[in-house]
Amino acid sequence: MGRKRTKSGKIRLTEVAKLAGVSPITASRFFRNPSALSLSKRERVDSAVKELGYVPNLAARALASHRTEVIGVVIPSLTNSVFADVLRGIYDASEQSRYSIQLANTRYSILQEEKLLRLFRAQKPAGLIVTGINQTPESRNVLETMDCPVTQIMEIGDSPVDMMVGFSHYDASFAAISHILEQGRRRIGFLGARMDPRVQRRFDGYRDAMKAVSLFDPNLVVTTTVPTTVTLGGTLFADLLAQAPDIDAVFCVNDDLALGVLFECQRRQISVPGHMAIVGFNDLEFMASAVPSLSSVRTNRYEMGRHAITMVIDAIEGRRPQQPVLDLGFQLMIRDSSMPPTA
Amino acid sequence: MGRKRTKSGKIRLTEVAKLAGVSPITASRFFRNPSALSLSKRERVDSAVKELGYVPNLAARALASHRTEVIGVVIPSLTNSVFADVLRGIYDASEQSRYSIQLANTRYSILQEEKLLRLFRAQKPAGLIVTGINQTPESRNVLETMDCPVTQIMEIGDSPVDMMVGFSHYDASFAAISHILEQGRRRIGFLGARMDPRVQRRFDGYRDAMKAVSLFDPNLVVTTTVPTTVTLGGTLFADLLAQAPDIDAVFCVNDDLALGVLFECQRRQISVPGHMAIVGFNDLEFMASAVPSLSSVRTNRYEMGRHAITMVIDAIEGRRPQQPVLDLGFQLMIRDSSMPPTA
DNA sequence: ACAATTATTGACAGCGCTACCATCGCATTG
DNA sequence: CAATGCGATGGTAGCGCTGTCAATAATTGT
Repeated sequence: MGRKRTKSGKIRLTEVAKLAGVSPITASRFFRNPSALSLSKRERVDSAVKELGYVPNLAARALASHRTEVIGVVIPSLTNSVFADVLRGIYDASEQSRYSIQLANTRYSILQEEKLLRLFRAQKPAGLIVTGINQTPESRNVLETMDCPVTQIMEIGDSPVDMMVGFSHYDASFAAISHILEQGRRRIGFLGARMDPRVQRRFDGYRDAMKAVSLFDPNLVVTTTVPTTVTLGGTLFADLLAQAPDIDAVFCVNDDLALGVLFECQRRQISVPGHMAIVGFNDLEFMASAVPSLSSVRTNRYEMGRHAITMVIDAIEGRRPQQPVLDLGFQLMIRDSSMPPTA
Repeated sequence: MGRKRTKSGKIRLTEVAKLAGVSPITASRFFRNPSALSLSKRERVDSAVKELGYVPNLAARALASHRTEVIGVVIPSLTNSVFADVLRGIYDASEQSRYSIQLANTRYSILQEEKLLRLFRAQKPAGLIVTGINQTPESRNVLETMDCPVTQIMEIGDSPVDMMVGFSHYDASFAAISHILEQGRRRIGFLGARMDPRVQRRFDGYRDAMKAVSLFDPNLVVTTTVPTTVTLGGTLFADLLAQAPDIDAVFCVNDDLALGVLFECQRRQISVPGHMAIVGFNDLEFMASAVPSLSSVRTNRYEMGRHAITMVIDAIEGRRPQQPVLDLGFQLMIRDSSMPPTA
């Protein structure tokens, strides 16, 4: 054929342009802003691209344009299925776009987060999604000098770095406790693990809801910084029973703990909800299926991911949202485990 | 000061070299192969880098070197906690290295997988990890022309594209059924969802184990291509009971189904293990905690991730493993749910 | 002591693409 | 009809780094 190629056999934009009978820059525009080309050239370039099987060199593009098409996502855990759902939303919505996702995992370490944010800044991402609103001053500073749209997810607060999508953990927790109180329970225990900032706010909601009716008692609270497991739910519940044997309900900061509590109740033959109400948080799929079905606070994680990535992409492309903070709310899923006690 | 900078204020390697009093190429080597520098130059460059806060431009490096330091990871699901564990192993082991991870999610679609693999090939990753051994011929071809180390994970088979780390789903399943048979059960049901290739092999193990003792009966099998949930476990179990009311055990292709079966037994007041044995697969954390505790097949997911990424990185850096296929095996976790039946 | 070998270092020439600005043609306007 | 504006296109000049290979310095063996 005699078609020009580099030694490696790779086809460059120049070859495409030559075949299409246009200048390289026009071929380049074909990819970045096709509407700027006349219809005839667009078609010519298109068929040349297809004929040669041309694939753009992303590194060259990034070097020349000082931009990338990578959106960074910083989350604290890969194992926590809460983030799996958020990620699913992010990946689903990003697939139709030209952007690719670069995941980074802080493992709940704020130092690790600082390090990863600095790394991202060096890579000049097109956008960034970070978890939570409790960055260190240093991390906050990196985010503010990031020179790209940033969305904080999982919760909402007053001073967004840029954009935010989440819900109020405090309100959700407060609402859950109010519901339990309405069922006539008085001694509502609190079980917390990991105790990251969002879990802390769930505790605050619990505490204030209890204080509002003068029922708060430190003996009702058992927390640990250890990561959550179902087994841990049982252990913490046993601790709680030991320090407050008269409890008639337990609010767990997540559903794994709640399931662990249910199993421990079964083991001890404590009737649920007859003698003990259980309410979890997140509304994982199994909650509805348990016997008895377990009440929980549904959080819109998939939607959170979708909205976050959509907001970032829109902002990258100049379509800034009219309001930077999006509250996705929550729903109380009231099931058998929080029905009123039997006399 | 008069120190040279580009318009954007960014510091380039040239500036570092100038400050250190060496040539740019020497400064470049400082990052890629520090041991090639004399101690004095190494120290001079090091302090220059620190003083200027230099950050390498990865795009320029990729363009000039025709390589990247990205390792692609292709998995079929983000929600499935099995992959969350594998990913945790991958991320943990990659953090000490210079390589970063690029995740891609096929959602169990082989077409999506083809597309993603082609995309990866265009990006010239340093290495690749893909799930399973059932690629389409087209995908297989892309993998073979990938020009970088490739590790297939989750299962093992005869013809690796390059390297493999996993275990035999067939053997694991066969062993689980043998165990149930040893407890004196005869009518062992099979519950399967999603039915991806690995689940299919678990079925094969079940079928052959049952056939080996002439107990196979198609009525004992209920499967669906729907994705797994706990709730689905209950539903499938109900179907199974309807078509084979005399079953005395259920083998579930994963733990979520097994939990759903347990809940359904509780709902129907079928005693476990008195009248029904339950065995799951994967040994998720909650299995040990359930009441009764649920037997399962432990798979070494975290280790699989660690080994896979380590093998890839080693291969990138020229340290090829002596044997390309690594079998991580499995462990039968025998718990209360598969104790012998009560008379 | 001198050639041979090895460890260090540097000069040069791009990698493949896009930013910037200039140009050209054509339609619109006074 | 010239002046003006605008959409479409192209030329030039790098982006910041590293591969290649040559040059120099240090070390060794005989």
